[in-house]
Amino acid sequence: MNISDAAALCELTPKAIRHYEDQGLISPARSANGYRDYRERDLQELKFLAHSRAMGFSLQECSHLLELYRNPGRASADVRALAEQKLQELDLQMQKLKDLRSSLSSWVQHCPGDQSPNCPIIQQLAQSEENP
Amino acid sequence: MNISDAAALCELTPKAIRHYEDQGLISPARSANGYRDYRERDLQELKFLAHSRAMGFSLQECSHLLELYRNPGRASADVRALAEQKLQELDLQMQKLKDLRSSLSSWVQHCPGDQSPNCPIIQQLAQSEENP
DNA sequence: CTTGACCTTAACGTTAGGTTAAGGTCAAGC
DNA sequence: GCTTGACCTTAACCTAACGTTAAGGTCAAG
Repeated sequence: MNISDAAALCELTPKAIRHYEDQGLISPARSANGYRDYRERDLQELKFLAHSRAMGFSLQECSHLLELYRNPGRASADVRALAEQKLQELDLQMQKLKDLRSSLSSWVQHCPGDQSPNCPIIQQLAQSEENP
Repeated sequence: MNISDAAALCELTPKAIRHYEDQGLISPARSANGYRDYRERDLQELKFLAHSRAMGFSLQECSHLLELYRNPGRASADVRALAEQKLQELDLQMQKLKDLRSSLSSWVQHCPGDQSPNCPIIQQLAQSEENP
């Protein structure tokens, strides 16, 4: 199967797939004409990668996950460790977003939003925050 | 004031400040020796930029905000519009993170985390999700 | 035999700076 | 006067994960 069809099947782009190959995650066979040829196994791995990326794992982490996926002798503890680390990262990111949203939201609520130049949002951003 | 001191005052790095200048956001005076010379006004603007970046605005958005900051004839409605758009982006990001966290968390809870290869996390990532 | 749709590699663009590298400037100490 | 170290300058390459041209080869259809 050529790259475009593989991409469509796995919900990826051809360029993304080539990128994964450049980074050493996958290496499909080549047809006589030099075209990449994706087999069933490759497709499974590409789907695995697509799902892993969609879950927020970096390519490097995906590489690690793929290694575990390929290894029938893996320990589920290793997979779980990766997942738990990602969970913590997600929690951290969410907390940051929450804090930002909270501040911004309150500023917006105090902004008249009219033609006057007086704006608490601008004032907050300009503030030298002298209080620790 | 030289760039390092300005950076320390505004909680930025010298490189970041030079980058803002490269991007046309600020343009400090130069001393006779060619060193950048930051005045009070520049420092205010740098602080404004630092706070804006910290609130999640992109450099381009910061450029726009800075323009409004500099313009005494601004309409607070323009500022508010930018802030509300950013609020929506934050909400979108938070929702995505929530969804990811939710899935990942449940997978982790069903993973034994031992030496056996049987792992629901791997299985989920490998799944072809045949149900719409 | 041409045309269009595919494939290939190479190389640059994106974001917001960080990190060397090579060289000029300046104040302090000897 | 001279060296030393801490600063400054610009230039250029590095990061992540691809997207986007660009230039050219392949293939099936008409």
